[in-house]
Amino acid sequence: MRISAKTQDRIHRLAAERHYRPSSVAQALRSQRTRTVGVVFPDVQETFMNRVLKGIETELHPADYRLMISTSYFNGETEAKNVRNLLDHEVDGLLIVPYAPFRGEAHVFDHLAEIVERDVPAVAIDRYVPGVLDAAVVADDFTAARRGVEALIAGGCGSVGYVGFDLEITSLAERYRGYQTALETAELDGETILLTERNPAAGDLHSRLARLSADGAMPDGFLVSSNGLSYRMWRILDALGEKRTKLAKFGEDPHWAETGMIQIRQPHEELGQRAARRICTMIADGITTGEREVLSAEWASDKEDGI
Amino acid sequence: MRISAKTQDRIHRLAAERHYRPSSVAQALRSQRTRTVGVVFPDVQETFMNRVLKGIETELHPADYRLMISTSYFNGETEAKNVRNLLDHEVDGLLIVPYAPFRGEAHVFDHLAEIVERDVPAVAIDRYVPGVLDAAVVADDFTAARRGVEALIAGGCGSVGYVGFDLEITSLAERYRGYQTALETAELDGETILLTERNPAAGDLHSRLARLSADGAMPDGFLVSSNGLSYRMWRILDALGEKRTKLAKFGEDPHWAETGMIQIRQPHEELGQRAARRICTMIADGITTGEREVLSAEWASDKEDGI
DNA sequence: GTGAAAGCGCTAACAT
DNA sequence: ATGTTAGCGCTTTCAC
Repeated sequence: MRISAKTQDRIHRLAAERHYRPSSVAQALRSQRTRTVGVVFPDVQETFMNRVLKGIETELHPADYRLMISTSYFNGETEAKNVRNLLDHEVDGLLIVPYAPFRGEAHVFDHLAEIVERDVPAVAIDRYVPGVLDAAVVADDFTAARRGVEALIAGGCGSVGYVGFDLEITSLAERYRGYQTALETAELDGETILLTERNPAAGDLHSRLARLSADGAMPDGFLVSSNGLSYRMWRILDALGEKRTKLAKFGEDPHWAETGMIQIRQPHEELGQRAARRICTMIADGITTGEREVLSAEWASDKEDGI
Repeated sequence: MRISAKTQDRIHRLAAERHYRPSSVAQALRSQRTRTVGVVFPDVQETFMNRVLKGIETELHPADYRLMISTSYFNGETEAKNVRNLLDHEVDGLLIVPYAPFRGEAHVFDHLAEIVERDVPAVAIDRYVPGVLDAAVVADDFTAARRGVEALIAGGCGSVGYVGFDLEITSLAERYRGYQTALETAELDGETILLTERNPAAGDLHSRLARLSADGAMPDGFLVSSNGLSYRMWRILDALGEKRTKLAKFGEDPHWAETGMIQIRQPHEELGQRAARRICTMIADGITTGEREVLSAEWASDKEDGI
């Protein structure tokens, strides 16, 4: 540095006076780096996504990355459009909670393949797409589900059912596997209810439960694979007069509406943070592929009251 | 067009083959337009913000604008940082739900002034900052509050209290004004409880209500200025054994946890849409200032059961 | 150690 | 009607 302190000062003052700001667009063009990370969620509204987002923000803002968020609203085409849009915006990296189709539903992930093709670093969150998006940060859904079922059993359940959406999604598969393992280990009977639609009105949850109730075959407890679904279960069981059926669910009640279900908490915020950290190093190192990273979940054993 | 169809076709095919994509960064540098709109929220988690966001998305995506979202988490400094960050990213326009300080709290909005200074089109949503950010799309909080109180009175309340945060925010001021007007018109007594902290644990809501209860001075009903607060009220009244006190609140219960409060619905999604539409025309016309636009709110008169 | 120049990918204005 | 060029604001390289 041979520029006199005086000159430096003068320049700085002038810059400040005229409100000089380096143009990030020009920087981006020159450096081929936009310092922008794209984020794709199925829905920002779900508390789960919210926490993930918070984790991402806390990690990425200090690292001077901007976020470009878009929502697919559980629609494959919208997700594809959003991803392409983000890629066209030349984001440096992509964080994505991939949309999950129902089992057997037509589903393309050309847009995910395109991410890889275009050599854009990407990290999947909460679930992964085998062979396409393996770099991922996920929760230990297997163990969490297993512990949830164990808690139900410890609470006195002699039979435990499973209720979930029939989605082609790795995290749900793991949960179901955890459920089955717990059941086999305890040598108990089960009852699996898989919903083939997201629509709360349609679907046969109510009729299936009604039949179980009528037949006197209602399990003592259920593991419910997602939070929203747990409230449907809760209401239906209440309506059927099955007040003794216990529920364990993935997700948490708001403090002002405790249902008494066993709650399996997952490290949502940490999921976001870890994914964000990964994407940073991937961008820095020019790496576009990576391993799966599994974070362990918590399960609340202090609230085993059933519904 | 004198280019032969054959040539056009060849060029297009070649472009597709080599995966040619026009660089939006270069386009931005050249055209001085990033086709990006910045969005600043206090918190994405609140259903209110979520709906607004959805409205913004449905309007802005088809118009080929990208969104750059950031969250201030009810922190003035974070908001300022986010806004500056967005401005530095050369967003074409800014949509902002301004952070609201508690009355008397030190508060700067240099960053909002800076938006105006830098001639960036901006629209405030749900509330406005008089003299600084007047271009805004807000709900008719005055009438909504008034109707809410009227519904309580129609439900048999001979006295109606008001509970809200003591925030310096135009929408809350309007709600309080609506409450007062309804009260004066009906020539009824009231009781105002203004909370000076966001923290649920602290604050004197519980003690104030307990005193009213002990003195036998509990109003027959309350207008609660925000959704989160309504659940605190609900729980406290329940704990105090004040089961007959009716509540009207801004916000909605989730379908699986109906509390029976009178719910004042606001046109959140439309708020977002209108603001998005405004920002589009402002960008197109190079306009950076505008009027306030007031959308009327709905109030649910079909659920007047009290708590 | 400092200053000049080239060029990132595009588009608008300009010659042909 | 088509082809060429300058330049958006920055950074990196290369002379000095």
